[in-house]
Amino acid sequence: MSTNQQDNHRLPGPVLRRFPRYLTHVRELKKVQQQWVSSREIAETLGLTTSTVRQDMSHLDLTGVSKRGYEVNRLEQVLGDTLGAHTEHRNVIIGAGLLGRALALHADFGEHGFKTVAIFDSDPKVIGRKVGPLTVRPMTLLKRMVRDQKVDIGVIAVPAQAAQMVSDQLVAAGIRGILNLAHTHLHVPKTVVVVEARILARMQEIAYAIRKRRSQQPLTMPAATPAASAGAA
Amino acid sequence: MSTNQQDNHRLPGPVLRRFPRYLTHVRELKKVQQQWVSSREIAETLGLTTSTVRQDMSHLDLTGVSKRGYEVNRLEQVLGDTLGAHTEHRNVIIGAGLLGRALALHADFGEHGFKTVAIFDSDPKVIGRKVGPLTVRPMTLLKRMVRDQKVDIGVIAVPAQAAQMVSDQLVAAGIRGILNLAHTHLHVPKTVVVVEARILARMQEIAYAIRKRRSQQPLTMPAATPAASAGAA
DNA sequence: TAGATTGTTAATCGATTAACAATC
DNA sequence: TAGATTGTTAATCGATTAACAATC
Repeated sequence: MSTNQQDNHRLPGPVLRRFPRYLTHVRELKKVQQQWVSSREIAETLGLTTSTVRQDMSHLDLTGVSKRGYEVNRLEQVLGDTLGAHTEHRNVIIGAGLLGRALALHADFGEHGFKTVAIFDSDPKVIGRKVGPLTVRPMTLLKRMVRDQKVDIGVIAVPAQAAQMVSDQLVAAGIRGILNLAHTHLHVPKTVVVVEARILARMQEIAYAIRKRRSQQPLTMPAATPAASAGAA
Repeated sequence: MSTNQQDNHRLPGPVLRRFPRYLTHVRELKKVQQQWVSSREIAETLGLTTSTVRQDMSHLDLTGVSKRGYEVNRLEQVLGDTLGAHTEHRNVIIGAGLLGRALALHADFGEHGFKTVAIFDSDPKVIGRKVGPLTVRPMTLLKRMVRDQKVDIGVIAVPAQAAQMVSDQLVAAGIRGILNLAHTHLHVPKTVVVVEARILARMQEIAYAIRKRRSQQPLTMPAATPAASAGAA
């Protein structure tokens, strides 16, 4: 009996957040019919160390083979199991603006086990419109839909000032998880999982990083060799 | 002379990723005309410890006051400075689908120093259409635009299979930072900052968390008190 | 076989939390 | 004043990296 796997201990956050990246890469390898992949190859592709990759793998019900690495098919299987790609997770989207509709039609969601069963809006002008195979519903139907359709996840795609109210309605309807795309922090009971998408925060990270780099621009020429800049006066 | 601030040392990643949350909260306080905020109040709102908040503040050019906390206006100022909210960062969006258009019209961007100066698409049927004040441009104009308009950041809102090609074009055009909303890992020279939005990965985190909770559901009744469940047979 | 690669232990590194003197 | 709160140091915790025997 090995020490690893047995989805019993909760995965460390950093590990869980690397798994989707592994899964993306592994699916690409599968498409190209590659059979085996080594920790070195994964590490190089994703900018990690081989140690990190092997440590992460040790959380999965999987064993690698010396000289070959991990079997691509098996890896896709266990990562997909962990990330719910092989279980249907039913979700609703609140907000039928551009963002809400983009998510409703987002092909990647379907390929990873997420099924959008309804989309809602509070604006009477929008209610009744078609979004792919769905029809925009009024908020009054939210609670019933979540219950009858066994919805797990609510995706909030409304303006920040409406997000907390929508969140409260989702919680009241018995939702288990919320993806928040609004730019605000949500308060929910601790029985409900909330993950914030924080797209603006990602932009702010970039803004910080590029200003940092500009200000640390060495005074030597761009093409300076390490030796040259090390020896600069 | 205090040990903190002087934007010289690069901020630790976890600190930088909490700053946008602080800024959001502080702007809400400002709206409500609150003058001072304590580490305890921030910690409680955002689910952190007071130690973490004070450690984070020590990276900013700011001093708190005993018994009162931090001045809301000053805090908004220094967080905004750090996150580029008071500097104009010019960006282009590649992809005029629902997602690209949603971002182009995203009000929060403008309020945080980000200005979208152009939106591009490769589809002739879409080129020429209006997106708010912008007109969708063909990809052939990308390079010129990035140079002439001094664009810092490119936002990739195209399907996964096109993302690497778009990224290469942005890099060739001299972009400094990229926000990638496509579900794929990008390879760029290390002079360019890439941040991946990974919305699907956030859904997968939720899927993992809710399945974990379901399976760890205690056998006692939902409404069981801590004492009751601790004593359960 | 020789060499590459895994799985795992131990060492290092860094982030969070606790503690507390200083201070308003 | 007494009590609340900061800023900072030290302790703890956890994640990453290094190292290496096992193995194919």
